[in-house]
Amino acid sequence: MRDMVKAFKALADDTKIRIINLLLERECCVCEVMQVLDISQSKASRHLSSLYDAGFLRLRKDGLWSLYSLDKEGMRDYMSLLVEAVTGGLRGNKVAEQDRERLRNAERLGPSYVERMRTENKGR
Amino acid sequence: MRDMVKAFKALADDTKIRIINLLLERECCVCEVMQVLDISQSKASRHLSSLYDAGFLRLRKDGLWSLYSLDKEGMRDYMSLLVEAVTGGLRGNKVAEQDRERLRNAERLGPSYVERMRTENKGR
DNA sequence: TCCTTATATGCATATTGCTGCATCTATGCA
DNA sequence: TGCATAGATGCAGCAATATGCATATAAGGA
Repeated sequence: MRDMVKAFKALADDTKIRIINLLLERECCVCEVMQVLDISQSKASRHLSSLYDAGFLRLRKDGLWSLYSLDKEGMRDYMSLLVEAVTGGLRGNKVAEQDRERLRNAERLGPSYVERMRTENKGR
Repeated sequence: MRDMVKAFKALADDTKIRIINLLLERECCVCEVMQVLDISQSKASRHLSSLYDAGFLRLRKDGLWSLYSLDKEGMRDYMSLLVEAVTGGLRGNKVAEQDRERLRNAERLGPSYVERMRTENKGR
């Protein structure tokens, strides 16, 4: 029961849903998630690791990158249903489609986005 | 998206999961839920109405009773998947099975349980 | 009309979660 | 060995949630 509640909690958030949406498309590194969703690095990292803790994601390290993907084989059956629910519930959703589109156009190695974020984020 | 997050939030709690489990069995009034789960009246009432707000439940009034049931027809498709996930995730769960068993043996009209709760709850 | 019962809700408090900021760690490269 | 970059994390503030207690509301019956 605890685990199930944990799974629901893991998805009970706007940003986390958007992240699942991206990972439905393909494996992503933290920096892609932060760029595509236009969120801070710590936010992206934390949400990803919380989804990982709940058992939804698989983590693969490659050099500097942490590559997260949906752990479709590893996750419990009821969790797959939750992911399906997200898929279905997001069908036709503008934000979700836009995010996926931006992901397709994203490059993993961009210009120094850390600095970019630092300046762009002034005053939010 | 907001609604979906709301749905996940609604189930991201131990007690609410247990309530869904009861309602999978049959329609329940508030007092049955509080008795079977051994929780306070306000807790039962609030959780039920939050599940109702999220769109999972149907409400029928009968005299003094508020009768809540799963709104299987009315709820969105992705919400049905969430309920299925709960069903599956609870399979074999001891607490869940015990709750259902207690529900089968419960009477809607018990002795004055309000007073009973008041005394039994002293010091929790 | 008053009393009892079933439910809902206002208020206060405790807990939990989200987020930004700064910093730390780890890896790759010159 | 030193620097830059990707990611993780401690800390603090803020918001949302859970919950108990007391009380309000509403229906039924005497």
